[in-house]
Amino acid sequence: MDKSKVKERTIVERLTIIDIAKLSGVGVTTVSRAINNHPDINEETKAMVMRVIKENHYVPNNSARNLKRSASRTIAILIRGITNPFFNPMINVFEKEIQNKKYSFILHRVDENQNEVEVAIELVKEKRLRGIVFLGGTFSHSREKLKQLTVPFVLSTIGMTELSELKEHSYVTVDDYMESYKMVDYLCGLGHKRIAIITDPRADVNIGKLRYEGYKKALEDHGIEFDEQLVRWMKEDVESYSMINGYKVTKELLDSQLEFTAVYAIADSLAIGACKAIFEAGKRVPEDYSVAGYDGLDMSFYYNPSITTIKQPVEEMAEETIKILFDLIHKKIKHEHKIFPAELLVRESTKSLS
Amino acid sequence: MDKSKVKERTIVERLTIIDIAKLSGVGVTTVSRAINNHPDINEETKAMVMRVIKENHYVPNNSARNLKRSASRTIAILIRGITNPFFNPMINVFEKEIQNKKYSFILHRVDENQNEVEVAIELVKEKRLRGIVFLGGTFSHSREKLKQLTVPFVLSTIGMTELSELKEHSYVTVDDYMESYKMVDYLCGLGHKRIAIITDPRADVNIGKLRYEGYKKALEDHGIEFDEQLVRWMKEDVESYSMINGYKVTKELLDSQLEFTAVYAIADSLAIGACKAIFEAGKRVPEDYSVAGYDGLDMSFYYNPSITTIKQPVEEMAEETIKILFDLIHKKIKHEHKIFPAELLVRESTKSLS
DNA sequence: TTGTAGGCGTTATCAA
DNA sequence: TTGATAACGCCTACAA
Repeated sequence: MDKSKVKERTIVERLTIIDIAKLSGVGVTTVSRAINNHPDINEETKAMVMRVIKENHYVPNNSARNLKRSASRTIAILIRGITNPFFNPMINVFEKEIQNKKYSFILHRVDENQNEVEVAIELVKEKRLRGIVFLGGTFSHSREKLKQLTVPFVLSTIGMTELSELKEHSYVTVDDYMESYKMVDYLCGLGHKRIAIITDPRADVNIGKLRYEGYKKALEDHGIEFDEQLVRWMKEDVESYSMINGYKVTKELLDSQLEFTAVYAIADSLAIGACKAIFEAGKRVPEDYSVAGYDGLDMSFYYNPSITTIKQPVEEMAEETIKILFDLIHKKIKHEHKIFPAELLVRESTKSLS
Repeated sequence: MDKSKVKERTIVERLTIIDIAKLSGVGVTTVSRAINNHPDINEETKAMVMRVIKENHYVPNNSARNLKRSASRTIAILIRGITNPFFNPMINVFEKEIQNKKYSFILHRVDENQNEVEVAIELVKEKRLRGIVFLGGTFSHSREKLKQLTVPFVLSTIGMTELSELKEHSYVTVDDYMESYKMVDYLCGLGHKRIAIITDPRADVNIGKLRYEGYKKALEDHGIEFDEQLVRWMKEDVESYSMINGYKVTKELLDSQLEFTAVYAIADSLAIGACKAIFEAGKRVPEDYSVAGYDGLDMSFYYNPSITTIKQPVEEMAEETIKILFDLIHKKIKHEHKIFPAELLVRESTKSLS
């Protein structure tokens, strides 16, 4: 037995299962059994091995494990824009639900210049994933790639424009077009005729586009003339969907001296920024301007005035996402589409003009 | 050449480097060279191999790569409570700074019942990390384990109580005791004598404890008697540091009919919840109650009224964290401690009693 | 109940 | 410039 070898490796902190086997005078299989709670191992041997492991601070190498394993019990949640508070309650639900199934999960950030599907494919190989949830994001150029994904996945809270293209996949979302229509319809019903919108300039980001289309349709149905000048695009050089973006855009809108009585922001964060700009101009919400948001973030409730918004049932959507994913994993279904109704929450930030 | 074997594997999407080698009629080494941009490979061969890779949608297995590689160029950021908005601006800085150094980074969530240091040790082995940033968190029971970490790391925005124990490690933080003192001192200066505090009940969470101690000291220095009844603990059955927690606690405080003129919440999110509770009780901020927060979240600026708070210089702290980390990696330093000054931002939510 | 040996998919060494 | 082959650290038939 090459004890000196063991000693040396201990020092550089690169213990392997072989070292532990030698140190405890058993074979590697036995060590492996101890680590992985295999049934056919003597309890005493196991205890002894575990003690040696503890004493020497041995930590198994996950890369080696993943390489060898054919399938793990882990799910990946891919999120682009992981700092978006909209996802926070969903993440909590995912955690709970996935633990319930005795699976573990990893939260994986996808940054702006990555393709979420490519990231997913890589992750599947690396971690032997059993399932994937794509949170948010756009799939405009990924349909081809989606086919290469060999594990079940669910697209959660994605834009509906893609849906026709994604028939053969599973998704959970709301009807952004209709819900947005609902909000603008409500504002029109309050007597507002000059309704500014703050929306997303990126044409490929379908959620923004859908909400924008809903706005236009509602105006049309109320016989209100569409005014291009009242369409305000988020600034591309500022973080999108941020409060500061809504703030800056609204400041410009106010400075423009354009006449309007309401601002509809396609996200609560933007709406809050809009309120701030209005306050700074010495005006009030809703007395001088009504402000409406979208998403139903916690913040929209706590804000003063509380923000009229479209509340997406995020918790239920997250639960359904996991339910579908596991149904896919267990081959109970081929795919499933779920479109949740959202709720118009009328709060303090909007008022009737009459 | 076992072409049928290759074909079969293609179908099940489990191509390996060997398959690609066979498909392109070269050796695995050559394929590896192509993938990893090695210099000593014929450009044409490389192009050809890459084409085969593209055509067959081959994706290298990261577990195998990590297993074989001795060191990568990646940094891990470990965050407990990844949904905490306080970290958001820091994450953006980390991303930028790490990319500048031509490193990549992974954001790793640590959940409540995990030990961040154990997670780190595992990750180092799995990913051959070059460095680690611990964001937030508590290190009360991990000092022993910290010694087993074989790569450089920086503790960022941690509580100072641990600092004496962490002399031999690097950290970046603010002096929570002093900054908290500053805020309460300011409130006292405004004439407030009955100042309620909303703080953290978990004694081991040192940040809460430090801010609480600063509160007590400031009262004492102003000759104000400490009143246990004005100390309000976050509810343990509600998400900590959440708006709803501040809301519920403040509601109870108001219901208690205790007399007080100011609420100092040890986090902005709690302060916002407190404001909401006050509004719902038909009272105003700051006319009826002054409210102060801590952290300097974006939200504290956008809220109405804007919240008086202690602003931590999060961006600079994040930059410094990375700077120190790379200095450690390049062995320029042994360790470094940096305590940043925070700033008392006097805004609309607090008023003088005189 | 325990141990030996082969293979998971790469990269690195060395020789050609 | 290329290719065969030995690790990397673990798990798991299969044998004992």
